Amino acid sequence: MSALFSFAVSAQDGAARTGAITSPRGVIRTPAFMPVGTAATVKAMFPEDVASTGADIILGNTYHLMLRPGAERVAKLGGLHTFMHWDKPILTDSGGYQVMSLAKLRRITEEGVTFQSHLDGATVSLTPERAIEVQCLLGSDIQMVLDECTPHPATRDEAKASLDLSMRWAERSKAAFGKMAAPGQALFGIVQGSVYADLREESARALMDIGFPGYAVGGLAVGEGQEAMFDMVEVSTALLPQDRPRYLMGVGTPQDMLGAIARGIDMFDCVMPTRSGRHGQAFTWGGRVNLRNARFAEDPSPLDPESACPAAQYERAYLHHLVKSGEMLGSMLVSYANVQFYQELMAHARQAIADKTFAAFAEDVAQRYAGSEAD
RNA sequence: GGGGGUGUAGCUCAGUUGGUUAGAGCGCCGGCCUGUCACGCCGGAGGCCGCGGGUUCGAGUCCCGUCACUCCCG
Repeated sequence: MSALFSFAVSAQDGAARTGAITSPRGVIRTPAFMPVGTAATVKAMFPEDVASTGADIILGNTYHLMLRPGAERVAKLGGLHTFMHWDKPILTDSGGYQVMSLAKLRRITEEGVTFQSHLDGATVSLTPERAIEVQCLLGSDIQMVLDECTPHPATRDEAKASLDLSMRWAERSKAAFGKMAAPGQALFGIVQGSVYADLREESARALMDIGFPGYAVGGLAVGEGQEAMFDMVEVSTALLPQDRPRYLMGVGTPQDMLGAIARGIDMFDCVMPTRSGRHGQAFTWGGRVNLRNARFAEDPSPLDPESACPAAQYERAYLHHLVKSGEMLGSMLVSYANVQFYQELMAHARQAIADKTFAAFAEDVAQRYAGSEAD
């Protein structure tokens, strides 16, 4: 790790750790939740509101931004941070998730992936080298190697072949990064291996041989179930170096994240708070609240009195009305409240780890989220 | 007063030459959403087919009457 990019653990409680990643654009407190801003926007939120929730870093997406507005154009306009009015760190996904989610629109070879653009059908090529080039053009602080997010279910043979390809791409990604990256930027490797513990270990070792300043665990929360996911996280973090941040990609629910933190994960990203927010489902300190439900039609109580978020102080009846009416403000307010809840959850987790009370905290949240929903 | 049109789900409407348990969109009720093809997806409830007669093996479909709404002419 360069001096400009570093990670330090300040306290540990069991396998759970809290600490900070230091990068030129700012400090990232861990465990960290990174709101997803795929298309240069955390959907339905003002950048300043995203910052006010306590988010230290957000995500962007190589594939989507490469297609529109185009990496070269973003670079010409000053880079992604300037473009989207976010001056703190940005992590960019490589497009590896789209290899899975847009499976019908792509062809995969040793060289890379060829997508048929979901926007206009144009043929676009994404190789490990191009993925790094795009991320450098965007000015991403933490970049991800191009990988294949292995779909679930996968046979052992399929998982093995997929993993091998991802490891070869990881090596090429690092080589390209070495030529193009700016000082202080970092590149993370991604552990694959589906639900096979030995493949996860093999993948982690392969990545450690290549050497990265941070390691992600990918290809999870794709249908394998929480128990299998936790098992895979555990075998991965057991091997990954203690002094490097570990990032569980695409996860998750509050319970998923706390369970992963307990197994040594430091970073998360997930569309859940924003997507569910747009669809009227709120995450609160009292549990999940589906604001579309009729029982909130005349409920004058605030969405979440325990939250410090301005949006969480709005009456449930009003939010119910906005959501049912399809009003944009409904999406905006619930997304805001959700992202804030996720940040508060991380803040509490960090404190609990420092206090060595993490297990009790996780149990408390689990109970709040145990039933179906909050009253 | 005369002539025409329309009455089918909460709303707006489809319903072939009469033929299985009458459909759609929206609305309503509920569920889902995990490195965002996503202000999305899935499911459910809900109809004396205006009313009364008739023809027919069988009527939302045909006939008669009647009521309501609506248009045109006096």
